[in-house]
Amino acid sequence: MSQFWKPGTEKPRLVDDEEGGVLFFTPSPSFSSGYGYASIEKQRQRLPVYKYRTAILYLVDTHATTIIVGETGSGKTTQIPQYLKEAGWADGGRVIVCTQPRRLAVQSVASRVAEEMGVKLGEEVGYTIRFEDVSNPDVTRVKFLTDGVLLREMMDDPLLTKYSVIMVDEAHERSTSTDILLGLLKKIQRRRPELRLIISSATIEARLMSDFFRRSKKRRDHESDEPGPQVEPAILSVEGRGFNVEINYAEEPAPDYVQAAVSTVLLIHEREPAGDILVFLTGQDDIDAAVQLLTEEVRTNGKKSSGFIVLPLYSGLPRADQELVFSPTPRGKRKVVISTNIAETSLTLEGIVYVVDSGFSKQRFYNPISDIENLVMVPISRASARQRAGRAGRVRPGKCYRLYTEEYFLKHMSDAAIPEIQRSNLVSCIIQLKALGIDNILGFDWPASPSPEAMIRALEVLYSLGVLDDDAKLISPTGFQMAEIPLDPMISKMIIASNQFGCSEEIITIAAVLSIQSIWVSARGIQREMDEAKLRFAAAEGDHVTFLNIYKGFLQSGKSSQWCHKNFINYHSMKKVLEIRGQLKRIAQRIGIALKSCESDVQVVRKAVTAGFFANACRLEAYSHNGMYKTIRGSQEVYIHPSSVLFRVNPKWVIYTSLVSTDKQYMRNVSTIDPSWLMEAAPHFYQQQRPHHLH
DNA sequence: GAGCACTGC
Repeated sequence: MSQFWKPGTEKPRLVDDEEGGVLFFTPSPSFSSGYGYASIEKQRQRLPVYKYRTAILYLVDTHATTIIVGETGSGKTTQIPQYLKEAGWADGGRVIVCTQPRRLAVQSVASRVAEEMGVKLGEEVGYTIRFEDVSNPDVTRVKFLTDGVLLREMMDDPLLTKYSVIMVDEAHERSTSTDILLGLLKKIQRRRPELRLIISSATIEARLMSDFFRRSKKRRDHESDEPGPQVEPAILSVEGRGFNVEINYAEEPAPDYVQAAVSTVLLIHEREPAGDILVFLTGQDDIDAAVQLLTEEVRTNGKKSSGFIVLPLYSGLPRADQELVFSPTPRGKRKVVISTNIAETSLTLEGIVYVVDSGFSKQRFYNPISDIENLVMVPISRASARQRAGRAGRVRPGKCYRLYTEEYFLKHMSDAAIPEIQRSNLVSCIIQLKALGIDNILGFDWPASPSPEAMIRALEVLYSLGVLDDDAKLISPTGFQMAEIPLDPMISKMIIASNQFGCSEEIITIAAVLSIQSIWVSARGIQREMDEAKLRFAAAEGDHVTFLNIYKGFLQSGKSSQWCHKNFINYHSMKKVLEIRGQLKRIAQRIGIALKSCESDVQVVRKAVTAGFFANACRLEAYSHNGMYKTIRGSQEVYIHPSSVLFRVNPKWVIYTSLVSTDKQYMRNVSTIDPSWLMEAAPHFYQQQRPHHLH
């Protein structure tokens, strides 16, 4: 069991043995009880960032861009916007804005700042996330947003003129919207010398950020005569408030990391003092397997391992099950949380003292040549490994057990993960840039440039959707309408087309359902019951019309959660469908789409779906006995997914709206079509085809 | 008869 390492026999190593490690500051005891009894002002002064207050204000005043390297618990996110406010950056009706990658962070940071400033949330301090605007343009002076919302705001105000200082927090996470935002902010900066940027990043990305904002396409001496702040970015490091984390490496690579993780948990439980354990694995399968192994251990090994509670954690888990991990650990027990990457950044668990790191995670990769997205298990980066280890040092000194060797960590892991934008389909991102007037996509100054293949593929798709002209310029008004809709352009095209077909009400419902994960409850082992439930709504025309039946049933039940439960439908998903549908309805009206229902004429619904997804039309192979289809344009081999209502029905002509790529390419969400609709919907796309292919 | 890392507008 202990063949991988021997905790206690190895000399402890601290996280800071590596260049740019995460956690190496021990706070004085008075810090650790959170906000305690001290006055708010005293608490603010105790935060590590406080002693840099003057330095930060000076740098922001004199530099166009300031990069803040702030470790966990430095207080940068809540304090810097307040310092800026106190220094007068919000005077004269100007606004200080701070972006976050996640909605929950926006809400919690905004409410903390409002509390510290002693104001009502939504007045002087406010926030905006999708579906929720808690701000007042007349009085809000400090505002928190998701970076996606700020990008959307640029469609109305391309230079973001309201804002005096823009702080981009957690920039090192390199989400697609953060990267696009950084590229655009750099452009805005040239037009607005009075604007100040603060980029908050972990150590690993600070140099990259600085280089990005330094390098200029214009000649530097041209700018040096101009008055204003220094163009050269400033970098300031602020220490955090984590505790020491001792790192233990495996002595040799583990052949089976699930088994190794389980053994390690048992070893910690046996030898180490109280404290909860967090295990990082890759996905639901791994996690369920580990939970089962540990549960069996408790059953067979009785007393020795009885003192722990094993809990899985991943985003697909029902909400109530997820919340179990936040319940306090009973006295004398040890909580073992087996998690995906969700616990790396999105959720913070208190009370974790031991971390077990498998060294792997799942990442999505997009192949622009085949136009297929794949979920792949890959080794994590060193930055990620440090972040995971840091989760053990939040309440007191902790330990991290890495299920890989130190040599592997040092020599084979990359510094940082590949930015999302280099692993993604770019169609949505490029139409957004085009709408903002960025026409030279290949020449856009990205923090990390996507591959030319991916950019060209995205341009081809937009061209085929009829929104780009021969000069690759956005066609007005369709292109701009499409960019207004916050969905994949193929779905947006379907919505715009529904206007002519008189079925916008139905299509907007379908669009809302397609943009959530799944409307069915996620559970294994109840497949039969679920299939039966599905049959109650199944339409011969396919999954899209089935969605309409479900939505109708949900409305007729009075939006009842019991009705959902009875029919194996996820109530939270349906509520989300209602929210998205509401937003899409407002946007549709704004861009001139009449809300109209086709009542029971479902043929026009499928025609509208075809108008957006014509590229995904497939025909059943004539001599296929296993349900093999081929896409008409690319002759790619695809199959109907077993969860589709058309599974085993195998109609001759179908169209799909999403593809999952596992051992085969499975079409998910499939409708039957008449091939003549394809020529109607996209003559330019199918005119090269020989006519007999469409019979 | 199969399978879903994680965000976000």
